[in-house]
Amino acid sequence: MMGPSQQVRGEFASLITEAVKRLYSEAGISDDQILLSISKAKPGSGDISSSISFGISKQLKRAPQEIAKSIASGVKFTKMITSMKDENGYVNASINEREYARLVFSAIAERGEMYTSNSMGKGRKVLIEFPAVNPGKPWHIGHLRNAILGDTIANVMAASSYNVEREDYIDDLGLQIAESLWGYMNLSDKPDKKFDQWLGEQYVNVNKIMAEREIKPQIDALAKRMEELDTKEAREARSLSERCVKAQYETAFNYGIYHDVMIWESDIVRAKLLAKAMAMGMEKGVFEKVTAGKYANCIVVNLEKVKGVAKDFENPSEDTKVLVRSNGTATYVAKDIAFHMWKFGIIKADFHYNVMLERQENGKPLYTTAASGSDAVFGEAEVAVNVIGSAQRYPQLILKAVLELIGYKKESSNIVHVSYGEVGIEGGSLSGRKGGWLGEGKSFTADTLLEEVKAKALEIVNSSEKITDKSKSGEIAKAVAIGAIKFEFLRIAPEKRVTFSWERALNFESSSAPYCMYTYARSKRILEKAGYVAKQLSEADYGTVERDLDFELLKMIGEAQETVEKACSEYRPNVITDYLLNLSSLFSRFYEKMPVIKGGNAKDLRLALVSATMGVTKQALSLLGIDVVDYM
RNA sequence: GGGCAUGUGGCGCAACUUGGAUAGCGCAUCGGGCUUCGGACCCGAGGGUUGCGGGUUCAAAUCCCGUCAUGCCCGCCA
Repeated sequence: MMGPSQQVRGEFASLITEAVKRLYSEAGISDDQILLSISKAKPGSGDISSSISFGISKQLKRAPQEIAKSIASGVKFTKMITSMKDENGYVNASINEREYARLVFSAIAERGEMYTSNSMGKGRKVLIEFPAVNPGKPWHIGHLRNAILGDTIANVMAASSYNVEREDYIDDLGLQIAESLWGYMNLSDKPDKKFDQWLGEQYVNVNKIMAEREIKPQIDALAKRMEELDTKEAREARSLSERCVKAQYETAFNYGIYHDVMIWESDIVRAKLLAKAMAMGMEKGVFEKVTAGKYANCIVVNLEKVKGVAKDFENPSEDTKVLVRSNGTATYVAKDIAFHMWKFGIIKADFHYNVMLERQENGKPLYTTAASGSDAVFGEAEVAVNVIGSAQRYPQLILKAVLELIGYKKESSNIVHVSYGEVGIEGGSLSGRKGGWLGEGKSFTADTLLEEVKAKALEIVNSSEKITDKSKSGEIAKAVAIGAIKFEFLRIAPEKRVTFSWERALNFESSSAPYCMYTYARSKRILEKAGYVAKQLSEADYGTVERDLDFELLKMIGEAQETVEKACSEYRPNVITDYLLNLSSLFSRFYEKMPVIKGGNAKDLRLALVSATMGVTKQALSLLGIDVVDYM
C-alpha cells in the first residue's frame, strides 16, 4: 500500500521510463536511476520533476536540454499527469488537482486512523531497547533524550507494521549500585524525597567520600556479594534498585513513555545466559581461555579475526578483548553478547516474569523479570534496535562482529545501533558521579524539566481567552509541556549533540510542538463552527481545488505516509518533526488566505482539507508521543 | 597514535544516505497586518566564499583526498 505521493511518483516514473526506453535505450538507464531522478519540481515549474536527461546526456554525449525536450514531447499523458515540458534539461510535469484530490481523499476515507501508516515491516518482530538507565539515580535530560527517541522509533516502527516489543534493560549489578548500596548501609540520611532523586544525590556523596577515604575495597566486596544472588546484600541491592526503578518509571509515565518488559541484569545471571553463550563461543572456537601471560585465566576473543569488519578494528591499541575476567566475572561486552543471543532466540533463558503494573495508561501491562514468577515469551525477535549513546559505538561493533564470527551473520546484521549524540549543558556535563545533573538552582532532571515547562505552559494557558473551562487548564498545560519537550529533542537529528538551554526549552513559538498543536485546535474550531460531518466529496467538489494553497496543502497531506516510511527506515524522527512544521506552516498560510466556511463552492473541499490536516497532524504527533488538545 | 561524529547568516536547526534548478526554516533585528473561520498566527526586508585547501563532474553543502577545530571512543568500567 503506497501513499498518494508515492503512487503519483510511480506513475510519473513509468511514463518517463517508457519514453527513455523507447528513445534512449542505448543509454542503459535503469528503473532505479529513473526513480531516483525524480523530485518535487522547483516552484513555478510544475509539480514533479526528473533530472534523468543529465544521466542520459552523460552516456550519449548529447545535450541534456535536447534529451529533455524529446522525452517531454514523446510522452502519452494520463489523467493524473496532464502535461510535461522541458526546462533547462529537466522534465517537469503537472499533476491534475482534481485527480490528486480524489486519490488523497479516498485514501483518507479508506484508511482513516491508519492513513499515515505503512506496511514496510511486514509483521516482523523487533525488540527495541531504551533507555537502560542505571537504577541508582533519576532520569536526567540525557536519559530523557534516549527515552523519547526510543519511544518515538518504537511508535514509528509499529506504524510501519513491525511487531514491536519495548524492552528496558536494568543493570542492577554494576559497581554504581554497589556504591549506592554502600551509602544506603553506611550513611545516616534517610529517603526524604522521590527515591531516585534521593539515591542519586547519595551516590554523588558516596563518590565524594570515595575520594577521601579508602572505601573502595568494601564496595568491591559488596559488588561481589551482589553477584552471588542469594546473599543478603543481593536482596538489599535488588530492593534498592526496584524502589529506584519504580520512581524512575513515575517519571516515564508522566511523560507518557511505556514499556512491555524490563530485563534485569541479575535475572540474566540467574538464568545462566552468560554460561550458555560462553560455552557456544568456546565450542565454535571463537572464544578462548588464556592460560598464561597478561590475560591468564581470562576468556577472551581475538579481534584480529574481525579486522576488516570496520575501520575501528584496524589499529586497535589491543587485539584481545576480555569477556570473562580472571576472577570469573563477566565484562559488559560478554553480557551484551549473551543478551543478544537471547534477544534473537539463539539461546533460551528460563526467565521468570512478574507483572510490575497490571495496566499502564497505554492499556498494556508492564512485565519484569524476577527470581520467581510465571513463564512468558519475550524476545525471539528478528530485529534488535538498541538506542544507545554514540559513545558506545565501539562495544556495539564488537557485539556485532562477535555474533557474526560465531555464525549468526543475519542476526548480526539485524542489530541496529541507533546512536545519538550526548546532551550537554552550557559549560558542563551531566556526570552522574560528580553530580553535574544536580545543576545550580534548577536541576537537570526530567522531573524538574517537566515541572518548569508545565509551569510556563500553565501561565500561557491561564491567560488564554479560548479556554473557557478553566478546570481543564492543568491537563492542557501538561499536554503542551510534554509536547514541547519531546519535540525539542526530536527535531534535532539523533547524531547531533545537543546543548540544553532553559531559554529554548521554555519557548513555544514557531519551531515547536505547540505550533503544530495550535494548528490542530484551530482546525477543530473551524470544523465545529461549520458543523462539519465527514462525507464523500462530489466531482464538483474535487473540481474546486485551486492551484497554490489548496493544492500545496493537498500535496503535503499526500506525503504523510512516505514521511513515516522515511523516518522508519532511517531511524530519524526529525523527518517527522520537519514534516509537521512544514505542514503547520503551510496550513497557517492557507488559513490566512483561503476562506473555508465562506469558501462558497469550495467550502466542502476546504472543510475536507482542514479535516485532513487535522487528522494527519494528530496522527503524526501521536507517533512522537504527543497528544493534541482541543483548546489551548 | 588510530577510529567515529559534528562544523551551514549573530544564535538554533534542515537539506548530505540517493550530486541537480535561486542552500530552506525558526529565533533575534527592522518594517507591516486583527469590526472578516483562534495573533501560541501571518506578510515583507536585511543577513550565507556551507570550517579551510585541493580533486572528480555538464553540475558539489552533498562524492574523493588532505587539513583545522570541537566532542566522544580505543579498559580484566558499564
